[in-house]
Amino acid sequence: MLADPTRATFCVALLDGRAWTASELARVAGVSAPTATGHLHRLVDSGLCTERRQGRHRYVQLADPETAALIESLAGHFPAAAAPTGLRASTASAALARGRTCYDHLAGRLGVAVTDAMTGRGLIDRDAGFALSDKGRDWMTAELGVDTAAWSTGRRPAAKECLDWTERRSHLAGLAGAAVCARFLEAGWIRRIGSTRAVRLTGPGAEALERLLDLDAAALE
Amino acid sequence: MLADPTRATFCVALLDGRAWTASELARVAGVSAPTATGHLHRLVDSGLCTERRQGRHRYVQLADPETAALIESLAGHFPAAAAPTGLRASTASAALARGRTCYDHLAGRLGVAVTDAMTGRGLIDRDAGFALSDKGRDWMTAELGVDTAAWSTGRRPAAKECLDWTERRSHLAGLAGAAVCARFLEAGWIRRIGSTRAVRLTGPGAEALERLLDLDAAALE
DNA sequence: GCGACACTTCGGCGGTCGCCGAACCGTCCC
DNA sequence: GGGACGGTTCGGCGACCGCCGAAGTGTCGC
Repeated sequence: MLADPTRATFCVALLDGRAWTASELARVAGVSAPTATGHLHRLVDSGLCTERRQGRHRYVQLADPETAALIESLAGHFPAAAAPTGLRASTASAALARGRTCYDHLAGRLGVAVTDAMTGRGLIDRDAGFALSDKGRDWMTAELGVDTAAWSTGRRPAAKECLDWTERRSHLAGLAGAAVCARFLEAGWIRRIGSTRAVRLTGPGAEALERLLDLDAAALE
Repeated sequence: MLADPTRATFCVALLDGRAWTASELARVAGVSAPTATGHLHRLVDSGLCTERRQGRHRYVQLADPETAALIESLAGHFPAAAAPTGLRASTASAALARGRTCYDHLAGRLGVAVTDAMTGRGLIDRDAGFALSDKGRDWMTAELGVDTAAWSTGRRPAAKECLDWTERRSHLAGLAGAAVCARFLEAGWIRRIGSTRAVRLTGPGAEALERLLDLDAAALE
């Protein structure tokens, strides 16, 4: 199911967590519309994706964060699939390596750096697994204004480990990861590059990282 | 790569963590020896498996626990692949559902029950992720005689979440999961059924579960 | 040395599946 | 209404790939 190059391309594109139309996906994968239609049917039937009809458009997105995590971990195991060729592609992939969204949280050098800084300050506890500490929970509330009390419901974990396929190291996922990413976007600390999943750190964003996590943004290049 | 039915069968068989010979794998997958050879070459080349030549035998096993976790989570996302047909197959799958090893730790109803019991007693902290608590670390040392101090080295986490594809819930993996499974096998609390990955709880094992975790073995059927 | 055995390589067969062009159906906008 | 456009269905082409049989290589045991 995910072995087909076209479907794999679709899934990687969908990793940004947004809903794509059928023709957008057809274009990035370089296939015709009929081909894309067939693949999307299979992805939806298999439960990997959900669709939403709206007018003459068909919006498709990944079914849930678990599916996104599965695809990221697959990408981590098969780095060959992500090897780009040509100048245009390699600058795009460099941007992705610097910072990007992974479904609904931060990844790339940026995501790993934030995770490391949070670990260093005792916000994430890695000694015996991968958990948000009490201190981390307080930090989320105080510094980011996140209502962590609402997290008790539902079965999605507060903190989750996600293997970064460019850095080959772990970054923060789960509710906390999603909250950090949402807050960063909302505050204008990061901004999407074009309509891709690559993100760029803004000036205020660099200041915020320095202030909140004592993180030197220059080290992120 | 993992989409091929034959290779998928190989991988599921290899999930027990042991090394299999080429002909054993060919037999369980129902293919000829030449076919198996070709598939094994590709699995080894892709880094999913490692091989060890020994005399005229070729022993193959999964490369590492991360790979095993990846395959288990794939199995969790595509339950159709595990649907058995026929009496023989369905009794075998019932045994697997009761209890089995998942690479090097416990899975199935047994694995989930142990994990739940450990969570209930505060040995595993699930509030903010999935981590072994200090209390859990002490318990491993006192009750199982595990030297948790040696865990600080290496990058494999002490506790890790692993999605159980029969129970559709999480069970304990990572160093702690491996230690529990090893200790249970060593003490004769569980025993392998034939040469499969299914395990059976023994009489002393039921007593131990009752004593250590206040877990009623009868509830596991 | 000589069989038995585990595994490998080669060649060729066959089915599956991804792909597209052409034609069709619905929605949007003028 | 009519054109433009997104999406869909159908049919057929072509390539890829998994599969096996036959023959070959190395190892083990008598």
